[in-house]
Amino acid sequence: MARPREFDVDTALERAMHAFWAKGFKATSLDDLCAATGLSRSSLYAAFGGKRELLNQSLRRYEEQGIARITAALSRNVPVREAVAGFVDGLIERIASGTGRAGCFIGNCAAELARQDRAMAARVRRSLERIEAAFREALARAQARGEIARSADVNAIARFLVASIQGLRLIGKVNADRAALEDIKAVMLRCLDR
Amino acid sequence: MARPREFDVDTALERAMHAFWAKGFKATSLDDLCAATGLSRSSLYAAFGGKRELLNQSLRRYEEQGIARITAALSRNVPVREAVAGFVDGLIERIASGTGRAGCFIGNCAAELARQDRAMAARVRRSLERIEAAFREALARAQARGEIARSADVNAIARFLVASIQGLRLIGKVNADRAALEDIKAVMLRCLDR
DNA sequence: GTTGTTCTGGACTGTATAGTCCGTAATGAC
DNA sequence: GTCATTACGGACTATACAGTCCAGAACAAC
Repeated sequence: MARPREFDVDTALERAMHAFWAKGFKATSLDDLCAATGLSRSSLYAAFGGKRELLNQSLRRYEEQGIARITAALSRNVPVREAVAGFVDGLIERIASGTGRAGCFIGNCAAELARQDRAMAARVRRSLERIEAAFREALARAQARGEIARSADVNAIARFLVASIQGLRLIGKVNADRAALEDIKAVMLRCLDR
Repeated sequence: MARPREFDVDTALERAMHAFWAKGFKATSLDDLCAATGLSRSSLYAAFGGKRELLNQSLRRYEEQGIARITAALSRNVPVREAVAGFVDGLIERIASGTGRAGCFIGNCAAELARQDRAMAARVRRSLERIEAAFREALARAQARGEIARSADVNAIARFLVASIQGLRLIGKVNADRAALEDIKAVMLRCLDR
């Protein structure tokens, strides 16, 4: 063929994702993206198409990583309550240490873009539904194991967990106080008590 | 004196607030603000100072209205659980009917600006703390009345409620399905069960 | 009515930004 | 080595935007 790419598309996307995640879509300029990825505009456009497409691909990447992380946390061979607690602990840890201060990329996109952009709203909705499904399945397994009352509505609990985790991460953007976040977690997890 | 203002500063601010609330800070241009308020740039700048100052004043206005609304909902002469349920019902109602689809203005500012702007982060934090305090006080009164176990941590519950309401409203931006929101509410309110 | 003062509309300015384009560089195929 | 092809850097374009400014309008005081 011809001259090969000098950069790795995957690592460039990872870096672009972090830029969007940290600053939001509008606030991240193409110069920011060039700086973050180390690429020139031409390379960026050739590889990804444009700012919006780059956001979409970043979001997809984040979504896959997030689902994987959640699924892993919920697949541990421990009671669900403990598994969910472990996942939330991880979030709190990252908020307190600073790396989680950017919130949830999906939630950020929802807040910034969903109202003006139906496609983005639908995308975020589907994304959250996938997360919800991961929780629902873990809860259903736990219910089958007898960890959760047969009468409990695992669907509702899954929805609740998704919403309150979004809430927790939003709070984490303005308040990294671990005690406050632990308070939220403690009350939140009571939905898993028998 | 001299020529009087042709517009009412208060209604102009109310309209500007709704513009920011619906579209976000960056996405709301000065032309949008002029259109929303019916004012020219000169009048806008003379009355409010600039885009950022206008956002701050809009946020203050929203904050006062929000606190008043929450305080009113929690001051009803009914059990706290019912009072909180009524408040959340109102949120869901507005989301389902469309008027609540813009989410919480405070939460929107947190998501869009807090990360890049320490002053905004502090402002949002204080704002959420005021809401938290309103819940805490209502919960403490209820606890004194014996509606809530003496052992319950009303501070933690208040924090939890603020976080999960933010989560609910964020979800409401992308999913106005009443059943889903009611699910979240139902699990959320269990923290008030005895 | 005259005068001094404040208000208002809209033109204007400077800057930031997304996206385009082209000359040059690097590579593989033969 | 030559050629065709793709990648890269950076200049360039067009536009959108926040904020400024001024000329004229509207009013109060006298």
